[in-house]
Amino acid sequence: MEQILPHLDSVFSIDCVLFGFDGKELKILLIERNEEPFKDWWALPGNIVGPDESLDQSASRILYELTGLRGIYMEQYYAFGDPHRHPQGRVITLAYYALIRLGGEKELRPVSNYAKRANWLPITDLPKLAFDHQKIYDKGLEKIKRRIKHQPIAFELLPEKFTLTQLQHVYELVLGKKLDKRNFRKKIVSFGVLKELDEKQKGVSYRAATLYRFDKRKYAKLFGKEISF
Amino acid sequence: MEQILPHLDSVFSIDCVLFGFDGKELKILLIERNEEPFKDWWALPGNIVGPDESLDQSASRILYELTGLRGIYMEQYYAFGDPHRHPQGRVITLAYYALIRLGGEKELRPVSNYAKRANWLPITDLPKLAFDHQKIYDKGLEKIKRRIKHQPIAFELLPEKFTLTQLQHVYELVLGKKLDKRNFRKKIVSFGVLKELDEKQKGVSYRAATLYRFDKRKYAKLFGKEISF
DNA sequence: TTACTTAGTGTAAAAATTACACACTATATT
DNA sequence: AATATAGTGTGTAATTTTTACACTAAGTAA
Repeated sequence: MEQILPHLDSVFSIDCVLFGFDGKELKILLIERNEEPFKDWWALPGNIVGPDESLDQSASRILYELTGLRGIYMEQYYAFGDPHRHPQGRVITLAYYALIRLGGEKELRPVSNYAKRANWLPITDLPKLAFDHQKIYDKGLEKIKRRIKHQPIAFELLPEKFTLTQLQHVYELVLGKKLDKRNFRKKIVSFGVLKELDEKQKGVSYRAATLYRFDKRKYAKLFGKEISF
Repeated sequence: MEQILPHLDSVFSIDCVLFGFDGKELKILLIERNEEPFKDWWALPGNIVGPDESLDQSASRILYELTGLRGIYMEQYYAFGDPHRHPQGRVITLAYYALIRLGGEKELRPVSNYAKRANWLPITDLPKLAFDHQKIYDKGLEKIKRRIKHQPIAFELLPEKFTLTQLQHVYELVLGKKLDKRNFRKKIVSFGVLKELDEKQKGVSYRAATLYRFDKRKYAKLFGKEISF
């Protein structure tokens, strides 16, 4: 393709805020940088958008390269473009978030050499972040707080089968407040997007809870209508 | 500033969906292109982000250059980056919307030579748009529909002093449905962000309605709480 | 068998939403 | 002066939604 458009020395990248839930805490994926600037600092994983990929494709590729994960619900939420956000030149970055269930089983795939390591860190105790990544993270958290109230994204943080208590726990962590158990159940069930299974929770040393599954078909019908917490 | 980052032949632009309200209809500002590609087509006004301006600054500049307007509520809402969205090269564009009161008094400032003319066209009867601008517009409309339910942005479309009927009219146009007059008034007044004035509407050939003003102070207090239609 | 821990359930009060119709006021017309 | 016209402005009852609140049931571990 011939390039006849005006030219700017700008770079366009994508940064990902990957929220993970391990059953107890909300965490985000950070990498420890191996290169200047901000060598040895923690940063959001991100990369440059390739010339022939769409933004969503690029975000998926980046997520895959960083975690080995595919098929994750991801959405762009804000573009950051302060001319001085990167000390070495103009970098406009588009932020995506993803919600991920953290299972003990999955190891993080080794990340390219610009990172020393990658780690899931609890959001309650984050280190100082490189560049303007704190701002990007803050806006991301704000975004999912807003979104979890209106769209069924909480399920992405949970295993396929989950208990209502686990689901409530996710809502409480994201929204940052306690919810009433009975009212929560009443409401979430009334949306009609949960399918009650014949199975029970296993391996707990107390009464086992009923397992549920998110019913995508029912949700598709509901789509457009707003839910609200 | 030294440029030592990797380089991509990509262009980063901003396109604006300017919604205007003239008291009767919702309109958007379109320009008729004077250059290939899509010569003679209608398109959203947009421009390339300058090297030393932030994204918001750039959007404000572009809005100003196209309309002469300043101090307008604008917000970015989505980045469009399909690799083939522009036939001549990779152009990633960030979409902004603005809400503008159209008064008979203001003429559109002449637009740079890439446009033959600019015009406010009613959204109920839009022509085919250049590039992927239909998609950008669609997403913008969707966005303000969602937002007008939760934030007091409708005021931006109205003159400083307005009647409740005018305000209701804006809501009905944006949401695309009729609202009950009594319930609308009950609700909008209950938010407490309107200030009733001692003035009445003038120049109408029927009973004049009371004028109201949007009270920014009261709104600031309310901020964070969601309102809902 | 007992102690422990979480699951699971109902109801009444309060608040919010909805549906609905007519008299009032200002102007224009005759 | 009387009348037509066009939009303003207002209340209530029924329904739905939200909130606050506490105990019994079930399973496990000792």
